[in-house]
Amino acid sequence: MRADAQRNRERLLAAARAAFARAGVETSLDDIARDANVGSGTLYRHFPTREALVAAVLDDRYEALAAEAARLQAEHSPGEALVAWLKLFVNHLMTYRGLAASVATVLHDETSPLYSACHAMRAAAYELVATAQRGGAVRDDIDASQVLYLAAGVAWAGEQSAADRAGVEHMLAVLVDGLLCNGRVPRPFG
Amino acid sequence: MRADAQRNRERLLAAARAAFARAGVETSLDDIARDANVGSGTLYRHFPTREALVAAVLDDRYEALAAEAARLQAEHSPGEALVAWLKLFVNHLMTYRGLAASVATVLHDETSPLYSACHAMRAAAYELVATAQRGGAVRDDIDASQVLYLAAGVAWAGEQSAADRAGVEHMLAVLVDGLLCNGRVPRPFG
DNA sequence: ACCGTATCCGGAGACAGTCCCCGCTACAAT
DNA sequence: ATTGTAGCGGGGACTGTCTCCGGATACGGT
Repeated sequence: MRADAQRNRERLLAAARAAFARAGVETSLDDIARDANVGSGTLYRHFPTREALVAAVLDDRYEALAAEAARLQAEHSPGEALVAWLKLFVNHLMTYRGLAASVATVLHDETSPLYSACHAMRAAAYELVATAQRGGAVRDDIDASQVLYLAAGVAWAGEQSAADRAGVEHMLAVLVDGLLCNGRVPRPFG
Repeated sequence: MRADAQRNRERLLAAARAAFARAGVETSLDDIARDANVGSGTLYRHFPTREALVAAVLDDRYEALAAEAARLQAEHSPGEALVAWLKLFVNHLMTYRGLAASVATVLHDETSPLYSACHAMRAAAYELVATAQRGGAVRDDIDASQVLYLAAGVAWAGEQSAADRAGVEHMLAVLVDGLLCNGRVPRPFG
């Protein structure tokens, strides 16, 4: 990669990081290009879609989440591991405003280039859920992907209600309480 | 109101209903105006914002939800009433794609003209939650407004994952399980 | 040090959406 | 029929996305 291309890429990432932190992931991309002192064409060449830029900014977070899943699974009981990981996941979704929606889209859109980028994380999460279900810690009448969507929904709800980190974790606690069996049989719903 | 104004208003509502059902509440407003054989200026005069149009289309649903809350409260136990109402609420949010986000915004934006439109519903829902909490059916470490946001989050998650009605109700069942005490003390979260 | 070329840059502009503005139309009251 | 005016409509300003291509530039070979 040519040196100027590398430099531009980094300036774009820095500008994007600042803009996302200030105004969420829906900020104007042209603004980001301007902030980076770069033409908008350059931005779109490096990052063809907004999703691609978001992914590049978050970069290693997805593998980190996958790694954390493995670590938690090794060091804790199935239930505790899942709960701890969901907390990490939801906190990640709170990094920037609008990120929950962004991630939720990517989770199922197989045509998205990010679909594979977060594949490892998704697989790790499914494994966490499956293990917890086999161990009887988590109700088994729910799909692993639904658990991820529900967690994203909690992050989204926190965003909408302008809740802080503690508020969102508290909402997550409610969801988690619905997921865990805790020695009771999940309440049927009619 | 002049006869042509009334006619235009109804044509706009019909076009909006069709467009929302087809493509969600984020459809182009100019398209709706075109479908109604009306200038876009006319649309914006009748409905200054997209939210206003959405509200007009949904019209009586909010009072209906408030009324249902009262009826359920009178005829069922506090816990059952809340659960049944949440199901109605979430189903309402599934009427059109994007509606959950729209409603979540209005729930807290006091400057929105719809804030008061759904005030009765909000008040009824809060009452439902408060009663269930006083009766010990629902954990009391959570705010009534958070319950609404969480329910909206479930509807949103269903939308994102392209779940059908049954799938969303199932997700709601998990949340409800976390909300209800069912003779156990809610699990602390650390 | 120089040069040729593959690579990359930048911004103009097409396109889509929102929303305002203002001259004109047609309704309804007399 | 006339007239005052509520209401219409669509042109256009503005914002944002994304593409295209002429021109600039850095790199590798000499």
